[in-house]
Amino acid sequence: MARKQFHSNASKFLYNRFVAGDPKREEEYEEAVINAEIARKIYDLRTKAGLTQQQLAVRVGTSKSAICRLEDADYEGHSLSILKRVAAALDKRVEIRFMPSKRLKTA
Amino acid sequence: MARKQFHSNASKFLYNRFVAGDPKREEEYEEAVINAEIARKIYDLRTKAGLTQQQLAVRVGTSKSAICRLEDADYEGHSLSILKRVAAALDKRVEIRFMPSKRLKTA
DNA sequence: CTCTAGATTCTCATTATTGTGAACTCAGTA
DNA sequence: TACTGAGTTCACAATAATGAGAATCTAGAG
Repeated sequence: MARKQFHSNASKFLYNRFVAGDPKREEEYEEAVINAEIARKIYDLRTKAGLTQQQLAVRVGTSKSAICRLEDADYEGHSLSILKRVAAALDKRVEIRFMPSKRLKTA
Repeated sequence: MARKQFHSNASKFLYNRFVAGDPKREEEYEEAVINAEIARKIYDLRTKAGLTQQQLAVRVGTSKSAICRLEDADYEGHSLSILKRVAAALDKRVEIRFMPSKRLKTA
């Protein structure tokens, strides 16, 4: 039926793809991680709800290609508005937190 | 010096302004709460860092009016991209979580 | 009162995200 | 093989957020 695809593999290669010892790249890496995590969370929530992309699209009020875009780990354009709509469609709510940066302060 | 304004009062009146016993309004209320919380968090992080809106604007790479807009509790247009930029400017990172909805399931 | 820094509000051009349909891949199945 | 459902990718119009400057407001200092 459904394809598994790279949803769980993407994060495996992210670090190699970005950081590779360059401290300046760590910021981009963190952003990429955030994007990949959001994509994975949406995918998890949708599949655990037993919905296809098409079905979730109807609930959210958009198209399946838009849902697919949200679940793309490389997508960088996540907006809060669409995340809130997706969350509401899955009976969830979005929480935003500002956490201490994982990066070491400028030594 | 700085004005205190409604940053801490806003949330006081949000519930009265929205819900008022109407269950259908609760969704809008939750969204408004999220927006207000983001605004307050940015305000708190900025002031605790001892920065003016102008100074934060420079760090973020935008204008002071844009920062002011982010700290407006009524602003509904928060995007993830600007939140990440603000977080990075304050040596923080943004974390997104999908939480169980506070609303009671359809009884 | 005047001056100033900080903050707020407004407008609008620029930029970014969303909505959409179509074409495509893939896996399963008849 | 052909067919189907699910997912992916692309392009582009429609919509929404950002960037910026100017005007305004407020509180405190002088």
